[in-house]
Amino acid sequence: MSTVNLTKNQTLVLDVLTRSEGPLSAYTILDKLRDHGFRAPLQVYRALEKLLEFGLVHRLESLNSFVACAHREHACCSHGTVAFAICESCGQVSEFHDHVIDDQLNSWTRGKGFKPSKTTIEIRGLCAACNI
Amino acid sequence: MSTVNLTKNQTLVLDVLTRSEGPLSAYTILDKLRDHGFRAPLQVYRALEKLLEFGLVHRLESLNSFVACAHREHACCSHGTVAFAICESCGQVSEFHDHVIDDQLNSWTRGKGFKPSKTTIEIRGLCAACNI
DNA sequence: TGCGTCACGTAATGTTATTACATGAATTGT
DNA sequence: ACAATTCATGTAATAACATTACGTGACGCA
Repeated sequence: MSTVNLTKNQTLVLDVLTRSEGPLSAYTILDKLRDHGFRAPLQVYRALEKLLEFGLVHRLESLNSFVACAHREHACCSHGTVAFAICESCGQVSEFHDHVIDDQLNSWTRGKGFKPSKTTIEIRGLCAACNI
Repeated sequence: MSTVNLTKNQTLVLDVLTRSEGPLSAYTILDKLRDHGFRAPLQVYRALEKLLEFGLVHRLESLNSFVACAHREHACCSHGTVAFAICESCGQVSEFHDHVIDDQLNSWTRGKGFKPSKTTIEIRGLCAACNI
């Protein structure tokens, strides 16, 4: 379990994401941090860039938005690809890992000589609660 | 094998994507079609929307861009999720299917009562040719 | 002290996507 | 034949997301 020293801006952005129910766009984060002195998108994007690097935050490509990592305590993020199920009705995001999928993707990339750097798996749909 | 009647604009957009080596952004498509009378982004987005619906085109979420479906002749697109390997050096995109991954995702969603509508799988990295 | 690095601030701009409103062509039911 | 509906289209404006360029001050270190 490595702990990183976050800067002031990184801490602020991570706090906002952690407190949030669902994913937030960079501009939404910006708005929430205006009272703390944030004035430009770049301040958010710079913090996000680092937080992504540290694995404390994930980017949801299909939503152009960001979530705090749900599995920090398990250090899950480091041993495989993270997948997301995103409810299009309530916005809730479930984060999970699947080693079979990891293996399968690895075997495809190995077979092709493809060297993966980042893998995105996102399922859009309706969560159990919304799918009544 | 169902064949769809495409409108003029849809045909133009699909042709541009089919002729292209790699994925194109909506605005790049727009530029390539100015000579054919395209003047606004909406003309492209509307055509893309339909082409996506017909399964003739895929959207790459991590790139905000679009590719013609590579497996039309196999009607692959209809029986499972499509995955993409995207080379960050040369831009080449490989499209593939994997039933084990499909099964694994289906079993996760079934277990959670999540009803999937669209699933995105994108691997960013370096293709064999670029990874020397 | 001089140098490199890094977090930060600000402004401007670039890129991607949508909303709102209007028109004409094709289809359908009567 | 006619009204009603649907659908593809065109145009303008704007919203939403992201980056480039430039400058400053703090810090570690040879």
